[in-house]
This record gives sequence, C-alpha cells and structure tokens, in this order.
Amino acid sequence: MSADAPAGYDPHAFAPFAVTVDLAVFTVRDSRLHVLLVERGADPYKGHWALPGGFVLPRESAESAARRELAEETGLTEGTVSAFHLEQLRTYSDPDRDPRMRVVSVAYAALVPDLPEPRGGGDAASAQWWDAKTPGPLAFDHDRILADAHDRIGAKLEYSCLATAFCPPEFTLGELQQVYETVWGVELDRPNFRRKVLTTPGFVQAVAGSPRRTGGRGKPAALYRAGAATALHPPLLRPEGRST
Amino acid sequence: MSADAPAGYDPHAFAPFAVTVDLAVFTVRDSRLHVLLVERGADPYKGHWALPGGFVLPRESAESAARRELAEETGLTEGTVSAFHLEQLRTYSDPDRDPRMRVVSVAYAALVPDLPEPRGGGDAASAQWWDAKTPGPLAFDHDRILADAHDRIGAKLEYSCLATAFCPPEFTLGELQQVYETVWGVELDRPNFRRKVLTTPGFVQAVAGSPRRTGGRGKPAALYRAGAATALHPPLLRPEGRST
DNA sequence: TCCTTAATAGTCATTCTGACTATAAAGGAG
DNA sequence: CTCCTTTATAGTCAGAATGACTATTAAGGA
Repeated sequence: MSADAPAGYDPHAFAPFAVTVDLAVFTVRDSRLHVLLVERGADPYKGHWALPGGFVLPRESAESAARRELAEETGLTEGTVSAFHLEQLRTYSDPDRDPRMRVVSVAYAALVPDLPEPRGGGDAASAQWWDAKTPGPLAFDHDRILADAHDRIGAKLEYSCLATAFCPPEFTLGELQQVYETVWGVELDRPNFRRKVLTTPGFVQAVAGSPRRTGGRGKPAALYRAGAATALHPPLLRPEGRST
Repeated sequence: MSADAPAGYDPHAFAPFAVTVDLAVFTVRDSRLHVLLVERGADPYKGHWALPGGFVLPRESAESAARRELAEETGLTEGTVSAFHLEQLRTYSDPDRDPRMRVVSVAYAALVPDLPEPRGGGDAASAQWWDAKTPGPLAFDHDRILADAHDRIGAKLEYSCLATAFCPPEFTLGELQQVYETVWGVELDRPNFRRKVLTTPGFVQAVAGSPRRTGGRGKPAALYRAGAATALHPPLLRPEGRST
C-alpha cells in the first residue's frame, strides 16, 4: 500500500476486512479436466460445492495460506505439495460476494498430476474431483473464479512449459499431448505436436533408455521428464482464436 | 472465499487486515516509459517516493478504488479516466510489507496517453512522472510491484492490442512503434512492424483521409485509430527471449 | 497370421518473419 | 531553388515455423 492511513486510524475499528484464499486445483484424469471441490457444511451456500480455501492467518502471506490449504485439501504433506505448480490468479473483492461480511479473496490456480482420491485430512473431509466443465452452480462467485482459472491455464499453455505440471515425473509425449487437448478442448496433430515439443530446447528431456507401454496396445512410447525451460519461444498456439 | 468462518468469529476482533490498492500508472513520453509517483508525507518511508494508492473503502471493490485513485492522482475526472486501460496485476500480502500493520495490497497497472503534468487534486499533491527504469528505491515493496507491472505490460504487448492504450485517439504507426520500442527497450524494423500491424485485422483502422506531419521533418504519416480487436494472433514477439 | 492401435519418421506447400533495398514527400541549409 | 537529411511507405527474398499429410515400426488381440 502507499497512501497514508486516515488520521486516528484504528485497525480494529475501521476495516472489517477478512482476507481469504481460494484454490482452483486442476488435474487431468481420463482425458478430462478435473477440479477439486469441497461441499460446504455451514450456512451461506450450505450444501453447495465450492472451491477449497480458507482464511489467511495473521502472520502468513496469501501464498503460504494457499500452499497450506492445498496440502490440507489434498491430504498430502506440505513437502509433497511444495513441488506442485501454484500461481496467483487474481483477487476478487466485490463488496457483496460474501453475504456475511466483507471478504476479499486472493484466488490461486494449482496444477497437479493425477492423484489418488483425496482423503481430506483438513476441515473439509468431503473434497472431491469434479469435471471442470460442468460443476453445477458453485457457492459465492466461484463459478467465475473457476472460469477465470481455466482461461488462464489454457492461455499459459501456449507460451509456457506448464503442461508438464499435470504429468507425473516421467511421461510420454502422448500424455503431454493429452494435457493440451484436454485443457484446450481440441485435437492436435500428433506428429506436429511431437516436432514442436522436441525442437523446443529444454521443454522435455528423454529419460536414459526405457520405453513403456501405455494402455498395453500400440507401440511403446519413449519416456521424458520436464526440462529446464519455462517459456515457450515461439509459442504453441491454439488452432482457432483465443479462449476456450 | 469458501471456508467456513472460525466458530464464534467476530470480524472486529479477529482480522485486523487493511486492504489497499497500489497503482502503476504508465505513460510513454519522450521515448521513455514513465510512471506516476507520489512523495510520502507521513512517517513510514516519509520523503520516499511511492506508487499512488489508498485504502479500499468498506462498500467499494478494489477495481473501483483503483479507478477512484487514478482519477484523484491524475487530477482528471472519473469520466475521463474510465476510458483508460486499467488491469489488475496481482496482490501483495507479505505480513511485514508495511511496518505499521497488516496490509494486503491489490496492485493495478494503468496505461494512459501522454498527459499534462499532474495537478494532484487528491491527497497527494506531489504526484509526478518519473522514468520507469530508474526510480530510486521506492517505499514499501513498490520497487517489486513496479518491476512486476513493467514485465506484465511488456509481455501483454506481444499478444494483445494494448499498445494503443498509450496513444492518443489518433496516432501514426511511428508513434505506435515508439510504444513497443520504449516498453521493450529494443529497436524494431519499421517496414516489418508496419506489415505486422496492418495485416492484423482490427488492430488499427485508418482515419478517413488526412495525414499529418509529426515533428515537422519527413514525409507526413497517415493517422490511425485503435481497432476493435483486443488479441493479436499470431503474436508480435520480442526480438530476443522474454522479459525486459 | 492378420488386424488394430499407437508411436515415430518423413514430406511438402503455405505462412510468417527478419533483413534488406527502393521510392516518396516533407523541412532545412546553402 | 537545389541538394541533403529525415521519415513514411512499398516491395523483395531467403529462412523458419506451421498445418496437412503419408509412411513405417512395434506392440496386443482375434
């Protein structure tokens, strides 16, 4: 911030703002984009599904709060979760977005590989994966947040190497292509996709010397790991125009 | 937000969060990128320069607060300012970013055409344009915010038609190219830039029939207005790698 | 032993881009 | 008035990148 506080400012009397984080946790499973949702147990929107999230604690940054919530909702350790891609999306601050009080929420998008069904170790034991395209009406403004998150991820796949964040440590180019096709909702030409990925320095690197069979049928595919590059130059553009 | 409030939650007792907005207001002037700064009059960082900003009011969204501050600091009416490009950058929430109390700040970037020297109608009468590349150490974490804002704008010029936001209603292609060169800090080939802009449908549209002379010397340039397009497909990539 | 499936290797034309060269239309210096 | 400089605009050409295809290879299953 930068403006001077109002004269005689008393934090406890002036700003009844609560600050929360909301998480859009995405994964690719069965060729469909999934998002982690929790069922609300308390009154505003009780029974509705919502993005996982929670309050930012007094001595914690929003980033830390998001990482903490991610661990709680997925039931994984903070150590495991620290390897996942987590990025700030934007902040939602409409005065009426929460009927109870003034809540400003910093939204994050997380990209995780296909995980086992979440065993909620945190407060929301009812966390569950939902298809990201048809998750009924969510609580609060979470439909909007989810849509924004989906848009952002789709756009970032174009000019970053982010897609590998959806994959396990070792993956095939077919799996990587699936990520693009799933998030964008389009089909890509396989040879062209290969060429683009393999000629972009640092996007992926081949694993020593071991192919594996995917579903069993077809020629075994070579395995790759995520490379050191983060940006994609030139970008891998979506077929049509923008947005999904 | 989504998590349920802690049991027995009392907004006034629990969360002494203040929420502010900070603005990185950019303009291109004399072939250099400028940013609007204000001199702090009160104690934390008194005498330092800072990004303009202020508290989000109890019944106001961060977006509205940013628009309001933009009008105050530039000394223009809200009506005038509503035409300027204003976009949310990201939110800064480090617990110690303000020594006085817990302040979460939503940062915005604004792009304005070359304006007359600001006559601060608001609280900070000392608003002034500074070269965006060398604005000494700023108050709080504003150096970081400014750097992030510069990066974001530079990146958006690649795949959006945003550059016209820096130009007056009617402009020459030379002026538009100046925007790119100034923000990116590189020189572009003029014929190639022309070709790219003119062949991108909706980027610019020619004004009826009237050239004008720029500085006086040289062949008069044709005038254009911003077109209807917002995205740039394919993008106009920077010469080298990413970031500035 | 065929058939199907999926991975991988190429080809070819089109588009886009970067690096240039050429021409046109102003103002300024002599 | 005539060069000279400056800036806008037109056009050329080779190389890179992309989209649309056509093989070929290596599995599993009927």
